[in-house]
Amino acid sequence: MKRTILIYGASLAGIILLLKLVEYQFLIRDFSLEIYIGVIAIMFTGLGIWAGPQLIRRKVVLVNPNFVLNEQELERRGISKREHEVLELIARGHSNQEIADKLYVSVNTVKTHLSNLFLKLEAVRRTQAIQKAKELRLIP
Amino acid sequence: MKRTILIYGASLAGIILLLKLVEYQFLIRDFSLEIYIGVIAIMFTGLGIWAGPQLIRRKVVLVNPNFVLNEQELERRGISKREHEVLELIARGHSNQEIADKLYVSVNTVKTHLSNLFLKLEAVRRTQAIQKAKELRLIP
DNA sequence: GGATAATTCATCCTTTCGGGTGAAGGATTA
DNA sequence: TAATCCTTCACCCGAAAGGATGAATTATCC
Repeated sequence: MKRTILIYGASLAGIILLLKLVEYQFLIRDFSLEIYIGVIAIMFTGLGIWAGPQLIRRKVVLVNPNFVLNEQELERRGISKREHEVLELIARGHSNQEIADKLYVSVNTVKTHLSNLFLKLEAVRRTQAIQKAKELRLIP
Repeated sequence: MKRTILIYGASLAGIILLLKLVEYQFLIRDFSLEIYIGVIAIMFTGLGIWAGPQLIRRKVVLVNPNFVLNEQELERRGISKREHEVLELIARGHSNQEIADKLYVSVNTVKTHLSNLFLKLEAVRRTQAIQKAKELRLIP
């Protein structure tokens, strides 16, 4: 961030200095002001293209903003709201006990939901269920 | 893509036209050429910042549809090749036994690799390790 | 050639998961 | 009201996963 701003500032100063040096010598006289403007425009467009992502980024892709829930698939497989909830939590790496605590239900309940999920997702392990659910866009 | 180029071109033309119109009236005379240049620089920097991602994004998504391995992070955490291999397989939903069969080693070996992975990834469960590894871009 | 790291395997033990089954209470709908 | 689905919970059992160590065999690097 800081480095980007510094580089941008330095480039800006450098370019302006450079242009100043040749300003009256060549461009204005030999060519026209339009070309002078054009050069500046192109240079700063490039600088903007370079600096933009540097400044805007930083938002690491932790959450996929492009995720769209595949509701058709949810219905097709008859996955209930609660089951879907549990599915998301196992995908985040929680244990059954943690999920139970988080949802204020007993571990047995979580296990029941999971058993049903495994059937509906044709999985035999939670990791498999997660993998499949991601493929089917049921979870991010 | 096309739209971006069109918008960029139109903006460029518009700005140049605008500047041309007031060129000799005010800026050059009343102020100085430096301010004129500064305005152009800022405008085209902004244009570049806007146009850059538009032009680059699709390319990135196409050329680099999914995944770039974060090798720095791998090294930083001292994750070995074999461990990385095991990591990928658990992420695909395989059991320890399946991984052992696939890699032609014993289950104990797989478990050892996993134990080391959990340490290196600061995880206590395989699902947690998967989740973390995905965040760190160690696996797709 | 010796130090270091990686890979392999084992044993013992605990915890977690998953399968199977049954069942109760609530909401919805035919 | 009966039928159905969802949610909740329980118990038992076996399988899988995970923790803690120790150790042997290769690779690799200096």
